[in-house]
Amino acid sequence: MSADPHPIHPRKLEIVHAAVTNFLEKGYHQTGVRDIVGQAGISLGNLYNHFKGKEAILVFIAEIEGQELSDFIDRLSSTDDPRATLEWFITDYAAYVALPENALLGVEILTEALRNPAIADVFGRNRDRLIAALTGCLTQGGKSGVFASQIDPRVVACMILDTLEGHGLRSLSLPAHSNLAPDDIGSFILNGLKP
Amino acid sequence: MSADPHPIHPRKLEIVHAAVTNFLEKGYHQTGVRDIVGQAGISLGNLYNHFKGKEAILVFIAEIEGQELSDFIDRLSSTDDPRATLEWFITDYAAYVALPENALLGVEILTEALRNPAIADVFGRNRDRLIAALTGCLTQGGKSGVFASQIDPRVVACMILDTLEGHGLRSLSLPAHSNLAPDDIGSFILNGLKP
DNA sequence: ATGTTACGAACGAACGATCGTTCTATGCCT
DNA sequence: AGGCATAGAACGATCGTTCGTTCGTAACAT
Repeated sequence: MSADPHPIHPRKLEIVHAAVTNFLEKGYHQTGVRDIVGQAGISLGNLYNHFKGKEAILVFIAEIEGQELSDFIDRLSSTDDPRATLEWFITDYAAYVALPENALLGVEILTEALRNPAIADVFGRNRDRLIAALTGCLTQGGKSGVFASQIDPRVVACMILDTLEGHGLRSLSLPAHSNLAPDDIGSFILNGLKP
Repeated sequence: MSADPHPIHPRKLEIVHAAVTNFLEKGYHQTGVRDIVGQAGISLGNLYNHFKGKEAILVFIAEIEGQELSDFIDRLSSTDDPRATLEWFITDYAAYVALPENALLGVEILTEALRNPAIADVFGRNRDRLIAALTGCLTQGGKSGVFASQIDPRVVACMILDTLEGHGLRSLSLPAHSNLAPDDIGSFILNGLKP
């Protein structure tokens, strides 16, 4: 994964950047390809030299988002202190999904994934990886008695993600309330996991 | 609120029903007014005799959704047993938001509210009412010592809604996992609220 | 009863704008 | 010459909305 046989054309990244900017501002379906090429400073036809079509741009973005999850997944997977790792994850992942850019892009990809198989494929794969990693951390903590083990770890993992991502989503509508609960979320969840 | 001075024209409801059907299937922006009038079995021009435009239809739907929340809000507001009321709310509201139609329509309205002031207005008002009612129930339970009172009730209320609504949203992508946790959610939250 | 006026409901053609995509021509580098 | 990257005109389709018109019926005057 280190030596990429097909280095990405710089123009392709410019297109992606312009697309992201527009998707954040107007949403995916409200953004026209002319908006993207205008922002990227390239011609209409040239876009199709780098992407098969509009949808392919969003797929590409979703794949990049998946790569960003790898940092979280890696640290969740290799831990010898589940409790500390979980605390770290809740804090950092909550901050990650509360960034407006991430929250907006995330919901944009999620809603598109509901009806677009190509997007659903990438989106589902990324989410499964994260759930699996978090479930592993919880299982490990359950076995060693750090967490309550009466509830299915996978269900707990889903609920934790729901809470964190839901908070990020809500902070978009009510920005004033996003700062109020930096680690209240963490203490609430950890309290619920007490043995 | 009982005697409506302007009874709703039956045709208007047919349009709304057709619109909902299409919005659920394709999404708001992917649905054309021709799709709606086609499904409703009326002409293109006639739609504009009942609605100012496409956006007005979604606003109308959002208002209906708000009315459906009133049942929850009423029961949350008038309770003498916060613990039992909260249990009921978690169970029933989780079931409500997990219905695909509600979850899909909800996310459709939410995402539109992010950029459309008219929708954001209705959506925000509804959400505020629900948060306020749930916060009231939690506050009442905190004062009487039923719930832990070290965390701001409003923050807890937001987190509960995030979790429940997030679960409903996730069940759209992973329908298999929606049945697994009928009251795991409740026990998880209630455990987190133990004094 | 009969003619007339008024009005909302319904229709579908038409409008201008924009959509995503394709096509052809041009410049540039090797 | 050959092969890309680029540009922008052009295409057919669809978008939300507006338009002038017709139809049916209720209200009123005679």
